[in-house]
Amino acid sequence: MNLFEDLRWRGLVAQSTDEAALLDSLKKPITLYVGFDPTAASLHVGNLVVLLVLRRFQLAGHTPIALVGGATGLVGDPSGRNDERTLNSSEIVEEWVARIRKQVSAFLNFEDAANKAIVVNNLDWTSPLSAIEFLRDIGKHFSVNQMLSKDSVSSRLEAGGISYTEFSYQVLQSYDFLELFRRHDCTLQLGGSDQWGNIVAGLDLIRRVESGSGHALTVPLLTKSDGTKFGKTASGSVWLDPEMTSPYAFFQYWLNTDDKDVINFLKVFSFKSHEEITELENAHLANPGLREAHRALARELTSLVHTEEVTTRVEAAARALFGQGDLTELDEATLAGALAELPRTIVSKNDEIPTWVDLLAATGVVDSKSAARRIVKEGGAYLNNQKISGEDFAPQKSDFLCGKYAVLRKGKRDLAAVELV
RNA sequence: GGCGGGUUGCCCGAGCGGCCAAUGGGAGGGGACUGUAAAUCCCCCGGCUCUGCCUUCGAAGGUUCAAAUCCUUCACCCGCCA
Repeated sequence: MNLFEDLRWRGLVAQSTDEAALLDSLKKPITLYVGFDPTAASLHVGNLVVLLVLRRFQLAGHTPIALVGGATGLVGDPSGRNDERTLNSSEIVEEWVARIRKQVSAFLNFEDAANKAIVVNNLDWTSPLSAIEFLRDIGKHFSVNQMLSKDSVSSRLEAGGISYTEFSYQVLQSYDFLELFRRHDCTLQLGGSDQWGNIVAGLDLIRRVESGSGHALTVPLLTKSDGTKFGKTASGSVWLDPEMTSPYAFFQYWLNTDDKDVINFLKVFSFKSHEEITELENAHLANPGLREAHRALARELTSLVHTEEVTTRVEAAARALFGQGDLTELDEATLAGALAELPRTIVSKNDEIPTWVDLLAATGVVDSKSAARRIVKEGGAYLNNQKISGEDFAPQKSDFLCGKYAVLRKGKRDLAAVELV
């Protein structure tokens, strides 16, 4: 099975330019690119979809370029939004570029001489350009009529307007494609399905300026069976940066995947073979309670993003904490290791131990003391896996395991650690 | 530029002087059932020093014993006319 068939099987093809021609061009190694705009300090699991497709192309022998949008990130992509973005300062964008550049690099191979990955920043060719050059050399090739007809623009015109800044975004992205075509003979741009318009605009520019041709391939927006957004939890996005989403939380996110989505997610994110995925599917159907497919998904993704060593650690932590409630029987080393993966609050031995409600609020498992009281009253608060439903409960030193650790839990799986120091 | 309509809690959306922390839905949270899943059922869902108090209904002032509700100004949005 070739690369394209594999992508099809995984449900990773939304739209492409002339498929026959694209397939034909893929017979030889090509150079392709994906752009990531620095809209935050880290990429999130949603970005992973396209990033991993780029990786699949590299594994198939093609040369991947990851473009970090130091320039486009300063302008703001209107695609898929119904309101204007707030501009970030150039210092912030610059910092984000550095972080994302590093992050992206971890997923690509820079060793193999044949199709070594390349990382670029579009600020490199955009910033030397003067406004006049930009307007004369690039702007001249764009028809405002066509620009207005793009989904990203027309929907915004209806929904309250668009600034000239964001309106120009497609021109910048088109110019990126042209530059990469010139510099690296890059003939394919990959992107989320919302990028179709921007990518095709780039192809047009290449045709006009260089009489060249290239291709566009978009990846569908990943949806969940329950209709909620993929990659979001109640507390926000699931980030790749371990400082922003702990590896433990990252692992848990995948482990808690809806049964109805798990096989689909394996196809999208996993590099397992079709056979292995089919096997997992059968195992899952035979005994969903074991969650073998979930575990495989969580393990592979956590390993990919945070290394195998970390995965082993967080999985061990989860096993200890979600055990049969006999936390008291864990030895100190195991307990300490497990708690290290959780958000923790330090309480000084010399201070009085906060009350139950205060402790819950202090760890952040609940948003406020009112919420803490509420959750206690509802019977959703646990100390060391024991339900504690008395609002005035005052934890004692003796409640701390091994004399120093307390495991707080809200509901079924929201955990936090308190350490007595 | 003129006239009219709007701006309510995370989102949608009622309320149009006191009975309003504000109906209803969604999202979210807890419990039961389970498998750290889904569906279902029950409950909760501004904050706090919690039988009470404080801060919320675009912003700032004002009228009133009392305002999300009335008045004034400002900001933004949406219609119609020019």
